[in-house]
Amino acid sequence: MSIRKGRSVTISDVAEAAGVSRAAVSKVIRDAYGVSPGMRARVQSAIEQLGYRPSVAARALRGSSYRLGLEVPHVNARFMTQIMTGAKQAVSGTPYQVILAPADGPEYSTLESLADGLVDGIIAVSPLVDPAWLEDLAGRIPVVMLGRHDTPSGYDTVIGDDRTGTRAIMRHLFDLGHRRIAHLTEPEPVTAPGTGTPHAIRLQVYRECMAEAGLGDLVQVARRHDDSEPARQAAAELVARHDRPTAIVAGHDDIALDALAAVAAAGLRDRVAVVGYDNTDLAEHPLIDLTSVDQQGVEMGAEAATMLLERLQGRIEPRHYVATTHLHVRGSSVRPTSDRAETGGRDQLE
Amino acid sequence: MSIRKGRSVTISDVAEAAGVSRAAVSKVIRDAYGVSPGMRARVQSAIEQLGYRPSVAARALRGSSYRLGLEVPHVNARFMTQIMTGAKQAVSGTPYQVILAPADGPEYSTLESLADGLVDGIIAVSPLVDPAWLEDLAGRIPVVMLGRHDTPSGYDTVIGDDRTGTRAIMRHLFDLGHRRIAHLTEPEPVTAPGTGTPHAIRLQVYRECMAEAGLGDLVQVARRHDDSEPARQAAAELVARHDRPTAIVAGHDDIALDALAAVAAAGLRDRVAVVGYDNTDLAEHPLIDLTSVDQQGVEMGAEAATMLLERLQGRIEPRHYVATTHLHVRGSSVRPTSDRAETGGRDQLE
DNA sequence: CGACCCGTGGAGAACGGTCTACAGTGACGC
DNA sequence: GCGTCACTGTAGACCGTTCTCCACGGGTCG
Repeated sequence: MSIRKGRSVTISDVAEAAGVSRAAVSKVIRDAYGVSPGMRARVQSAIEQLGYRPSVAARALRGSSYRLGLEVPHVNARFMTQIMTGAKQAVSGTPYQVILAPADGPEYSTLESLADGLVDGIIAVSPLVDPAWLEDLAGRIPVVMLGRHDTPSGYDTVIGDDRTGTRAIMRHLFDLGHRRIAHLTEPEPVTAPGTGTPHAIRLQVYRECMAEAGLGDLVQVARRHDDSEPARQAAAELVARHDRPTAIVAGHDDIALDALAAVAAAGLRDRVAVVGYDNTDLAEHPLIDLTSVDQQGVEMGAEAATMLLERLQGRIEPRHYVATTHLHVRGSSVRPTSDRAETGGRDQLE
Repeated sequence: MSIRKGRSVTISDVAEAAGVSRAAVSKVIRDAYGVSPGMRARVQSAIEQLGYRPSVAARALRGSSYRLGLEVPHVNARFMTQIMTGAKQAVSGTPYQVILAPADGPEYSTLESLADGLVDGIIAVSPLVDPAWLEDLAGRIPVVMLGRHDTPSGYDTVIGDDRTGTRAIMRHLFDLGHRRIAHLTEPEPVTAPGTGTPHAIRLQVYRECMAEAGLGDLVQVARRHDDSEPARQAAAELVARHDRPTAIVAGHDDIALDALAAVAAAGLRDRVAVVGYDNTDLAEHPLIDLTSVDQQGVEMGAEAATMLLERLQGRIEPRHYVATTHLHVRGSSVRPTSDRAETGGRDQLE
């Protein structure tokens, strides 16, 4: 039923076909007040017949595009899959849709390009952008930020309980008998104290727990060298040290995968424990079998989208949601080898 | 430098501030002909000062949004990461940006909602949508399809060389001595003969190779039960059979991961070979160590985006790009166990 | 000195919707 | 018979750009 090729059918075409005004058609498609059943039927059938679809651009210009934007730092961050899944769930049944904009570089420009009228609201995972800048952005368009531990006034936040999650990991490792526990995390900027990023908190809590256990001098922090490189190299250096840790707490599952790779490559799979964060789908794979903290990524995504929808309905006062965490213990939680004299075989105690 | 909160700064604001007309400002930002250096400078400084950013919606309504849409069937398909990476590379340096729209359900509506004026062009991975419908879509907006082996006239295609890739896998397995080789793939609709999907081709070539090797009666095809469920269950059933295959050719790496999981869960890691397709980043992980066919996903994404840009420049005649394949042999390519006498009732012939 | 041209800037009509204000109509009550 | 009212439908401005003319001014040339 398509009309002249190359030109799409507009609301005027429909109006003409149905013998009514453009405004009338608009009312019908918006399901607005003041439409008689007769007109509705005629318009609907014209719409059907012409295959009319409202232009998002025109709608956006006038008011809303019915699109929500999800900005994530990297295409391949596995955690974002959970967020996206949750967000899509939350908007299903509403006229809204979620589109994804991976930054893979400068986050400011990605966020701005989203805010430039493409979407009605933004969900973003951008730990490092300036709070003041965000408040400004939030003044122009509703914003929900994921993983920011500040309590801003202009936008909403959704975070996991990083303190509790990290403490659960540390307690678990202590219980297994680990003492020499290293932390493998993101590059410096993302983990600097005071930034309030999840990774900064996890690092800080790691330090706290070590100190509380009287292990302050065993603290070892390793980082991904480069923001775009995997953490495999850093992990390899960690396990090659003479004071090799018996356990590695990774900043998140992707890093944990790299740690596992390095550990496995060194033949230390059953001598060095690895723990991740996010409980991504791969963690439960039998070959990976990674202990990890579930911070309800899907719920976080759903909650973020819901908050955004509320803001689009007119809510002004900020909300801050904290997801609960749950530690999933799996095979990567090996016990520490009790001494160094054993020959390279299977030798953890138990 | 932000102006009155809540209202964003428009081209008129800039024009007023610079003491020129809106048209003049438009010329400056589009770098169009007919601007004196003096005016350019004044306008630029006004833009700077006001923090002006052109509205995408208004631009889109008028002509182009400078956004390209990438539609993928599932959020979590690991192959799409490669595509996205390539596409982003290709548009970097141009004024275009790539946004992602995961379908996770009805592809028609996802595609249409992209076509509704949000983007200037579409790259899509939608093996099953009707060719005629696509031609129609392509009449309204430039389209590049990934993984469609048809040769349409209205849109471009980018595919991998599925025949060669699959033959390489089969030869590799035959060379290792495998005879009882099963194929684990997507649900029926995606692999039905004649659909021309990559998975249909891979299945067909699998059958051909088996037949050519005189092993037609050992053909075993297993499928994911449900479109949204992982293939783990199907894989588990496959390895539980009394005529268990010695090698599993998976439709792609995600399925191969499930196959590996089932094989590992059954304690058959070194007795059943698994081969994937796409050579996703996980394949080279030491704990996964999956033999897989690299079909240059990044190049495919880059090529698709480049084609789209060409179309936006005015190209009409269709292009069809075929990416080369390369088999990466890794540890999952175990040899078949040579006898049935081993403990635990392994009893496949030969 | 008038015709012409080129370089520069502006006026105003699109683009495709939404939304406010208002007009027409028939029913109803007094 | 007339004012009121609820209900439908329309006219037209508006959103923020782009783009096609057109006007203006000054230099060149015949």
